[in-house]
Amino acid sequence: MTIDAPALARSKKVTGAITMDDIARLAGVSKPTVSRVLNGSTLVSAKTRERVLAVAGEHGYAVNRNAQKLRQARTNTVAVVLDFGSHRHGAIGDPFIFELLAGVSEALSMRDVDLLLSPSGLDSAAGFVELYRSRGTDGFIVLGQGKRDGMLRDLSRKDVPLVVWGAVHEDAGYCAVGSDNFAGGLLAGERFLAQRRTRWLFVGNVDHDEIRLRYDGLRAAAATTPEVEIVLLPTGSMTFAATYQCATDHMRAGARPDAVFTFSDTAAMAVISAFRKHDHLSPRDYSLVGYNNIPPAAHFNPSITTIVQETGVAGAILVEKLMQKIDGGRPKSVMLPTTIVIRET
Amino acid sequence: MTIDAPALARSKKVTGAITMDDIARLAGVSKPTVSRVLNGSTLVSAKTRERVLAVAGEHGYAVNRNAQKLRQARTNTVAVVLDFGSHRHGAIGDPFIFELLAGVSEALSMRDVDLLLSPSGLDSAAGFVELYRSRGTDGFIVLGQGKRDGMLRDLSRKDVPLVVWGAVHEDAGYCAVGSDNFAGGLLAGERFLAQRRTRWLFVGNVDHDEIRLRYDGLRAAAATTPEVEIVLLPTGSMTFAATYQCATDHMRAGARPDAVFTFSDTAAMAVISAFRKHDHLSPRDYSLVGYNNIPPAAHFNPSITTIVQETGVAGAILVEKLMQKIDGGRPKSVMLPTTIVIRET
DNA sequence: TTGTATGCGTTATCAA
DNA sequence: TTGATAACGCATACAA
Repeated sequence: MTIDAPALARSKKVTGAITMDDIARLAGVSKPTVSRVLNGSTLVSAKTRERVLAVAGEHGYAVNRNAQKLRQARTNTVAVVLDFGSHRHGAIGDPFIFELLAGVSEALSMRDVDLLLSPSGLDSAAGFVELYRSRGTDGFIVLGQGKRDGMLRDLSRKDVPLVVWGAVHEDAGYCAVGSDNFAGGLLAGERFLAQRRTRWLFVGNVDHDEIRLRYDGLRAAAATTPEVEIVLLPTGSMTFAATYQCATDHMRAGARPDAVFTFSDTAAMAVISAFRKHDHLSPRDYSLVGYNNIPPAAHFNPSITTIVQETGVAGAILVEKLMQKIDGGRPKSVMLPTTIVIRET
Repeated sequence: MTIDAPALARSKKVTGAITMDDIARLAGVSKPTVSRVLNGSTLVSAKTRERVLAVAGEHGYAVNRNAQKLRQARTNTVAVVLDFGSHRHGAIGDPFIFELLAGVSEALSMRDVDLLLSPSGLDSAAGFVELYRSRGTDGFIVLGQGKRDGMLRDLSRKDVPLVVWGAVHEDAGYCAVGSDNFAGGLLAGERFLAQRRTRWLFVGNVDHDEIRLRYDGLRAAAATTPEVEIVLLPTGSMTFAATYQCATDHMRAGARPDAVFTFSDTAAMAVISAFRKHDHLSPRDYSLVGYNNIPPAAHFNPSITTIVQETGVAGAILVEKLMQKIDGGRPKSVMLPTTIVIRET
């Protein structure tokens, strides 16, 4: 069979895009055969495959992914939800969440799944459902539940595949992957106890579940020793500036804690700087424990004692769990270990 | 016309998903009418609209985006390419690039355009072309050209809508948005000159176009004064650890620069820490200028003099330019101003 | 091993 | 203002 070039010219197509039909015609085979070749089916002869691939390559043909997604059950797309709002304009506290994102991105890439980043309209459960029903995504990875626990619980009841990085609750209904935040708080508390500190300060917004758990851990440690008292200092936002302001106000109010536990290393830096202005120095006057162990923490002056989360594998685990969920499984939540790195503070 | 419930039951559909057909039947109108209502067409009566919306809402109907994309010219999706590789495992130097990403995400959200993050297969120009031809995206935003200038030039010749954050070359062929890196280098150099420093050190990998321009700017400033000499210290990677190691090695080799310009604030922190171990202190023994003005830079000890890039609007501009490109325009490259913030170092 | 026929869920065109 | 009909580009069931 010869190549029927005129037929190609006669095509009624409006858009100039090359389709599978064109390739089929040019290679002298049928459309399904081209499809088979491109999908690596074994039910095709070597020479046919070669010819098709040659023609496709020559013409720079690329399968239309939208037609594919329309036809198939899976979209091979996962939506990753990030609270960008709290990360704009110098608001990026720690690069921590982005390490997580990088891990997720890499894990999805390996499976050739597309990553839809923070699509619009996801402020309510309805938005999630709509995106899912419209077949824009096979499921969701939410990075940091923050204050969204209620909404996420709603969502999990609606059969929307969902995995969350954050606090792990037994009864949440959705699969969560996260550090053992409670243990992290406990570790900080134990450090303070070992140093015989009694006037503890917790810096962080306990509306966020993960942070509340750290606070709970800290209190659990405090509970073992009667003379310890804990003051809670919530920061309006998680920005460096807001934390610095809060810490400054706290100093001005006359507070002089001898132990401080902050929700992040960046927050720790803010506190150290603010306190220094009031000649309240670490480690001389107070112990301090941060969170996340970001690289500069080790080299800040003073170097910062901090809690380490296992983020290296987190992305891969999140993706793995979501895929299980999408495949109809019921993946269990996972709690990753936390450790403490003792430094000058 | 009454609602024909049995007809719905008789439907041959395989997937349980509700389609526009179903809504049309249930609302007693035709499919195109439903489409019109959902797309806000004015060619539909108020009561019809209401009825359709009621039925659609009641059944939680969501338009299939893949069918939509298949039918329409635009996919309303933009791929954002990030060099995640250099941002894994504590490798995230500055959160800088993520501020950019946040800005882009926000700008795309406002236009209801989806953000496809770092899809796989984009290591070569062919990968970009393939994703574009397969109608997976309407265009690309590349965040940081790094060493990819050549590939990007290739790409721009193939009619792939593309906008890049990075160095702005007059002859690049692609639209670039970026800070005036040369001016940034110049500012650092002027600072050193004002302080009468003569043994300058540039820390950074000049294989990256943006960083090379800063180096060029620094050299331009140096050229005005004969006694100034510049040493180039390339860091293997952009991680904190790699920079720290390089700086340490440099000290061990006996170097004692009296002015240092680093490619990022995080790198500045690494250098300060490494130099301190050798009792080489800033500002006592050397001036230092960083880059990006990340929040902790102001509170590091010593506080870091740094170059500020205008990232606030960058995301919006990148998106705006890409949209112009997609619409067939020829957007011009933009160079954003850089300024210097003088602090202790 | 290959081809024919059909359907996936929309939107666009045209006619009514 | 609405409806019938035809694409959009692909993958699958089934037949050959």
